[in-house]
Amino acid sequence: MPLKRIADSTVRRLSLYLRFLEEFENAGLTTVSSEELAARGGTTSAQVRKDLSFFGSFGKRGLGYQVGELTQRMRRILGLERDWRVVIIGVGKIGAALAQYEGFRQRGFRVVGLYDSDSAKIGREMYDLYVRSVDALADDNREQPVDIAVIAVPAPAAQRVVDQVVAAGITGIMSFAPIQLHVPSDVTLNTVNMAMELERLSYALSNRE
Amino acid sequence: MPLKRIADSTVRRLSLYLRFLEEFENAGLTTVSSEELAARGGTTSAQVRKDLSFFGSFGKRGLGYQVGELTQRMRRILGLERDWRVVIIGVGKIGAALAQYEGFRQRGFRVVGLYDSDSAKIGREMYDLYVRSVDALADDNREQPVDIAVIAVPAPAAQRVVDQVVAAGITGIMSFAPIQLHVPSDVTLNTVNMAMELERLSYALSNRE
DNA sequence: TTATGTGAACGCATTCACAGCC
DNA sequence: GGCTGTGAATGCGTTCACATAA
Repeated sequence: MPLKRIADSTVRRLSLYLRFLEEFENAGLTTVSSEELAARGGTTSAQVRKDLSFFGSFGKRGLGYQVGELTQRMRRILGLERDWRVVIIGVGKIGAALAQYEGFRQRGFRVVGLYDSDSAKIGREMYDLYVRSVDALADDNREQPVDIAVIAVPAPAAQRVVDQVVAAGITGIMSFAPIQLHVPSDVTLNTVNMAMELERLSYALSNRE
Repeated sequence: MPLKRIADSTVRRLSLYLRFLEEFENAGLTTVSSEELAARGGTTSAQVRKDLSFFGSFGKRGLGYQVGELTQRMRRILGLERDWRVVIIGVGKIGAALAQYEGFRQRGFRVVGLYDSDSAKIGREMYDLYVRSVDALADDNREQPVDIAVIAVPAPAAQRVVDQVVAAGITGIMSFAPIQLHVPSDVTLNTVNMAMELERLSYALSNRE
């Protein structure tokens, strides 16, 4: 849809704007200005307008934006008008927390499968799903294609699991393993590296005056 | 220590380099080149050298870097030579998962307190700690200062809790709440917004050809 | 000869400033 | 008059290319 490639930072902000818009909507507001959106997100009105301008002209000059309409537009842009079929691989502490995470379901990310390689966990029922062997992933995906695999296994196992996910034909991956993963270019990978985030905080705390 | 402000992206990469260096160290290697570090991290050798150059000249021309020495340097730069006293606020699913997270302890982030506002949870023992009321935070911090508060409460409660944390005098915050938080400028805040990361993935998946 | 360290060139995201429209 | 939309200017991180040192 957008003409040129959109910066990562822009997409992140769109996600913020969407949240603010939903709050405005719940508060019953019908109109919002770039200035108001900027104030909430700790950015500038010019930034907001520029971000939106990559996707079209959604506002009215002298007036602002229609909250309902802009909310809808943001949802469409971010690909949130559809449901995403998600499997979680690794049902340890983090995997289990994610499986129950309300934020998933709310945004249309439907957890449709749990996988693990620990035979003690395979077959167990968790949150209305049976934990299955990672080895079953390829067959399962053939029957009912999966959009996103969430990787929540220990670091040493992560690359191996990712290779299995890729081999199974799943092309969207969200990883919580604290390592750098490698995937083919037709697979989209997004990593949340908690260790890195902690160290970033540690750096910031160590270097302020 | 560094002369100019260091870019966020640089600090993130330093964190990656550290992990690779530790792997090289475990593998018994004594020397590493910027080229080798770059290959692992999916970046370029020039990038690696530039990143390091902000902090000093750690290598030998024609030779590369001493693994042991560079590892030590990275640790010092990232502030990982000391221990950090961490409290986790909100012992729901995510908080509980974090409390047990090995990556914390491994890097010197010692969880020294658990807090919640749910009276059903206060007083309960979890992982060798007693869950305490958030209201006790200020007193507790006076007795034994805390470096970092990890916020793992639901979004609607997050800003209120952060205000309490700030009022208690804690100046390092790591938040997992999926909202934009506001803190005074003398408080360092780092947010991991899972909802945003999911939407970023959704965007990427929706817009590939 | 090999690989670092770094000023200079480049490219891209943010900010500015104002024309355009309500 | 008020606020959007957007080229132009700016600032900043990345890449280049080479002088420098082992």
